[in-house]
Amino acid sequence: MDTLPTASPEASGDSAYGQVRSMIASGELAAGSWLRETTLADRIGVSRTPIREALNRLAAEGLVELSRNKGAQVVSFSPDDVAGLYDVRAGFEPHAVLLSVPQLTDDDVAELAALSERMEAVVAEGGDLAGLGALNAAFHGIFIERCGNRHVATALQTVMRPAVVAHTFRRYSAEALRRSMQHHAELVAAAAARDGEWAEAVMRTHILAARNAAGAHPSTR
Amino acid sequence: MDTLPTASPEASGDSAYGQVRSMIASGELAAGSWLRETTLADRIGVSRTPIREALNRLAAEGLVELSRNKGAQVVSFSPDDVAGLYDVRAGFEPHAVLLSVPQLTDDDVAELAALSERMEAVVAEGGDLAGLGALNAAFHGIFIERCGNRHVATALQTVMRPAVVAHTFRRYSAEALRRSMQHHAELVAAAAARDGEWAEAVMRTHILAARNAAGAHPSTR
DNA sequence: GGTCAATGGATTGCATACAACTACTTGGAC
DNA sequence: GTCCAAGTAGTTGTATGCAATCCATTGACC
Repeated sequence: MDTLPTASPEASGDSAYGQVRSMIASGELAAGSWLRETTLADRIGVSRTPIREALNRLAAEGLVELSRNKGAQVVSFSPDDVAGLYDVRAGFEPHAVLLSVPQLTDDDVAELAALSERMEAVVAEGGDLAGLGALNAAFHGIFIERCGNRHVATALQTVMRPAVVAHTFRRYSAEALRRSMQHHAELVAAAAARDGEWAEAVMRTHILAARNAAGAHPSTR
Repeated sequence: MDTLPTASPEASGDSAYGQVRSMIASGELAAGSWLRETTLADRIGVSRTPIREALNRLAAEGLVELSRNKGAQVVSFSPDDVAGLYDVRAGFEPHAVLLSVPQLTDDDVAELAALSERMEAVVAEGGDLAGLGALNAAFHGIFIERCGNRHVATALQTVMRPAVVAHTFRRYSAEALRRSMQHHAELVAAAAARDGEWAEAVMRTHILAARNAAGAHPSTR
């Protein structure tokens, strides 16, 4: 897993796009820093053309900002930005879960369980927040991808992506982390039972707890 | 206003992107049809490079679908797709309105009023659904742009765009059209009064009525 | 000393050429 | 007549070269 997983198979096909995105997600490219096309091209080992395409995609996804004739820079998120993104997620993602859970296959549930266990293992070993973020994105991505509507899925992915990047490096307390892992386990249980409403409620809880853990209280907005 | 308005100033800067998108929005490029890069390049009068960038952006926005080494085709929307998009809009757009209305300037309100009147004029003259769709997109776009959070705005715009395209060519009954215009007028009134909750309720009504008018009943899903 | 204009460097935007891949057609064998 | 395979046309993916634009530095003028 060299790139941030999205469960969309062609995403990692364009390696330039995937590599630039993983550099952003991992923090290797700091928020606000300028992305020089030639620099990225040299670092990745391709010409400027695929780099430019990657930057365009990332701009459309809200992960970089383009200034005409000036270049691209990694987006930065103010606390208010993060709070707003959590609000949007709190509105959308439970709904997506309600739609997707009844349609999940046994394989999907098994994948969710595996991802949940891997995240717990990472937490138990006590580290690698970047890897945790990637696993978490994959976990949440499954629900969105399976919501039964292709266009809704792509739209929600677009909402999710900046949220995932913004949240990747926030520090959670040990308690908040443990609680988050419990939510994942309960989501797996609800998914296994194909109980959409249960899963919806858990997901809403999960996101609101995360918003709080990220220090983005609703009253601050 | 030669392109579909988005209130994002740089959008119409890249003319190739704007032109391809307006071709899609106007139906000049039919849903499901293949977009050949050389064909588009010749028609617009540029080389393949800006066309490719436009197609990448449009793909990220969910307006075209890319198949590796095979090209791009305009997305098509099944009735279920449309229903899902309306559901998503019903979920988020009222919330965006609630956030944005208290922050609107007098100029914003005046622009909303002007757009509402222009739409009524178009309906009174009895035609040009494509132009109506563009005006409608601009009207709704104002609320989203002013929601107070840049990233939320871009994410929600991405959710909106396919919905707008999918909805542009649906035929509404005269009664549904009239009702929709009344909703717009009431939204302007609520915005002028800076009453976010009122506007939120009107917007929810507006979208659910549109969903019904589009023949996308929630029970069909 | 401060401000404005010109110039140089650097970077992006676009066009073109070539390579890689896909899909179709055509020919032959069974 | 059907199926398979090879060739070929057409399309996309990538690399490179050049023009246009922007930013910073430098110099002159007030």
